[in-house]
Amino acid sequence: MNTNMDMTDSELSEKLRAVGLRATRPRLDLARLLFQGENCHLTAESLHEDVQQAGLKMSLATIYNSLHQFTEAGLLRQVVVDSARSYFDTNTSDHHHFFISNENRLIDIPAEKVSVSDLPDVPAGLDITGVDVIIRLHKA
Amino acid sequence: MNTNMDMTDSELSEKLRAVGLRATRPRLDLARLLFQGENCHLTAESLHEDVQQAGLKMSLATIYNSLHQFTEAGLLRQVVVDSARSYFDTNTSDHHHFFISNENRLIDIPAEKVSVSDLPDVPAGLDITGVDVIIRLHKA
DNA sequence: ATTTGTGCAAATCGTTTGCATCTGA
DNA sequence: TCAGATGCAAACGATTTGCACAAAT
Repeated sequence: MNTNMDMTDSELSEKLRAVGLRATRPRLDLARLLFQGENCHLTAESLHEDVQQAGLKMSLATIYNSLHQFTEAGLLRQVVVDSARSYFDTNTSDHHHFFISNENRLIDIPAEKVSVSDLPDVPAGLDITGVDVIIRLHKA
Repeated sequence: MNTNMDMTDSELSEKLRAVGLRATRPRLDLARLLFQGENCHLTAESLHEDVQQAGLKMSLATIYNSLHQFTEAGLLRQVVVDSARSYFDTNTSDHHHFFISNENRLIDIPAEKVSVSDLPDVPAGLDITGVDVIIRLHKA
């Protein structure tokens, strides 16, 4: 599977359809920004800026809706680190995060670098849906 | 130091003054609810309800302000698990959390129960301000 | 007396929704 | 064709702020 700069529009369309999303113009525009190249951590606002810098127009509402659709479809992962704003991560594999609180910046930590051992018993009738490790950093 | 049901008002006042906060009536009312007895995890809303159930009146604004003052003073700890709402924890010691997402409920995990090993190098010029481990649970 | 805190209501900010209009399959 | 998507603007909920009043040292 392709993952980077070299994805063509039809490959992106395919990626969307593969998860049950119609390959509409706005969704393709977003997919191009999200799944090509750099953009790893983003907020609705930052993505909106990227859209504008790409010379495109899209309402914030559509961006919010699309981010959630992508997330539900498994193309993005939501990262809860800041009560002020929602972050999304194009890396959906198992991993953790540094969060630099005075820069609002996230950095990935590979899953293997952190071992969580001896989890206490999970109360009966409950399933684990995820384990998040957030290492909060502060720039001196 | 006292920690529970048996704290008198003057001990609570002392606790507030010890961290540089004037022992005002509203702050004492909150301290009584927070630092006596059960209340471990709370939101501004839930605390507001507790205030009312205690037969008191206090504006939400004052509750928000007080929660932040208490947090900055080190009497509370903020727990970021849900983008919809801020949680606070009266347990300020080092520990982690289960979060039951479809019940909006937190459960403490003692720090020793989780070992985070081999942290990757922290980028130069950055300090660790905290390590949060959140185990997300879902009631079947 | 002076500083600090409170309460209210209005403002703010991120996010969601209703609805009329478009558009992809 | 026509279910599904979009865009706008209005609604929303949590949180914050401005300001006149009240209380603490």
